[in-house]
Order: sequence, then C-alpha cells, then structure tokens
Amino acid sequence: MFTLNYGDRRPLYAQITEKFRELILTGAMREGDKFPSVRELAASLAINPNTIQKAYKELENAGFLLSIPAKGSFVAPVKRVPDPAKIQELLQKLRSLARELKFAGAEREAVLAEIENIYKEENKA
Amino acid sequence: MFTLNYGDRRPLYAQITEKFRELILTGAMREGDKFPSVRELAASLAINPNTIQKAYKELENAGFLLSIPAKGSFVAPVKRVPDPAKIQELLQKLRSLARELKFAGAEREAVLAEIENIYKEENKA
DNA sequence: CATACTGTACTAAGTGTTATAGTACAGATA
DNA sequence: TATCTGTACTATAACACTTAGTACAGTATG
Repeated sequence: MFTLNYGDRRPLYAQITEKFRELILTGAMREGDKFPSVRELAASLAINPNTIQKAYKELENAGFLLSIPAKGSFVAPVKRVPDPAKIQELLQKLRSLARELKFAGAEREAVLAEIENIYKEENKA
Repeated sequence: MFTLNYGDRRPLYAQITEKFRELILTGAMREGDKFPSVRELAASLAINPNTIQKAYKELENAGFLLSIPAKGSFVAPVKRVPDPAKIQELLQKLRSLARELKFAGAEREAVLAEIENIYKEENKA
C-alpha cells in the first residue's frame, strides 16, 4: 500500500497517519472504504500491530476513521460543516509556510497557482 | 521575549527554533541582530541552558544563525539565491495544507488572499 | 459448531530522545 | 580582575516509541 521512511525522524505511527490522511484528502479513499486490518497492514509493513493500532486511533480521533470491532476500520462519513476553528489553525500554518516560500525565493504566482490547482481538483475515485 | 507551551507535545528546543525562525521570516529580526545569550534566554524561560544551545545549533545548521564564540549569536547574512530544492519541498507541504483547508471548508478566495497578503508584506523593521 | 478473522486492551522490555544539573575551558569585554 | 560569551563534556531522570506476547469478545465463513 505504501512504504515507511526510516530515515524520517518522525515516529512510524505518525507517518502512517499522514499517508492515510493524504489518501482521504485527495479522494483516493472515500467514505465507507475499508482500511487494511491492523494485523494485515502490520505484516505488510513488517512492523508491530500495536503501531498500526496507534495510527488508527489517531485517525479515529481526527475524525477520518471509524472502527467497528470485529468488522474492520472504515473511512468515516465526511462532516459537511465548515469548522472555523480548524480553518483558523490551518490558515496560521499557511501564513508561516507562505513566508518561508517567499524567503526561499518562490514566485508569488507559482504559489498562487498551486492553491488554484488544488481547488480545481476533482476528488477522483 | 516569548513563552513556551508545555501543553505542546513538541520538544522545547523545537519550539524555540520555530519562534526565532518566525521572527526572522517576518522581518522582526534582521541580519546582524543579536540573539539573547544562551544563559540569559535560559534564565528568562526558566529552562536549562543546554536546551537553548540545542535550539541555536539547529538554527545555525538551518542558516539562520551565526555564532561567534565569546561574542554572541547573530542573525546570519541572508543568502539571496533562490533554492529550488527547498522551494519544491515547501510547495509539497503547501499542497497538502491546501487540501486540508479545502476539506475543512475554507473558501478558495480566503486562502488566496492570505498568500497575497504575505507577498504584500513589507519586511518591517 | 469450528475456524479464522476483526478491533481492542493489557503487560513487559529495550531503545532513543528530551531535558536537567553540574563542571569546565578559552576568548571577549569592561 | 571580574564578568560575560559560546562551546563541550558527563551523568541522570523522565518520557516517547516500538516491539513482543497474550488475551478477550464479536463477526464471517465453512
């Protein structure tokens, strides 16, 4: 499904959390889709099942995953209500990132184009 | 100068690194400005000097800080060469962040406006 | 019913990171 | 001379991360 980067200094469970969030945000995984089972993914990545469980628990807390004991883990129903607090938090990160881009010499138009592209994206099946 | 957030799960030295990077990126600190001394900042934040030293070493590796033994630590000269690899890395983060914003319900125009504002900013003294 | 799968919940151990405490040295400054 | 600066160590405690192993209840399939 994906690979882990052991050179990355972030913990394994955080890498796994991020990968799945990307899959959901890009539309590669949609509401109701089944996650690999804890043991199956652990075997596939050659790591401990507990680490997968920790990643899944994080995803569940973040509202991306819904666990049903004895059945499996699934992509949670999307809440269609804008979350102002979350948006403000993300905009703060955006400002910080934009300043770094400006500092690194990125063109204003290039940065704007990236945003446009994301908002043009169809959430592909 | 600033405060630490002990609720944050990131290490103290990383928080300190980030604060100074913000100060430099926003122009609040400029080339040649003096950082507080290791011991002074440690006393001010009520933490160990070693932790400050670790933060300063990170800033130095990142090119933001220049240490002169027995004199002090200063904001490093800015390199005016665009760094394509760094820009690509940041753009990748930008895309991820933009998808999260879209997912959270942020308006396209609001996101674009933030970028515009950053690029309009004069680097204030 | 039996078997194999699912998520979940523990304990125990090893490892690495983080942070503190303390000491020390050489160079600059006043 | 006294005090400041960055730097470099050692030692220790606390915590996070990861692995290993075991166990339980519920579901699906034969």
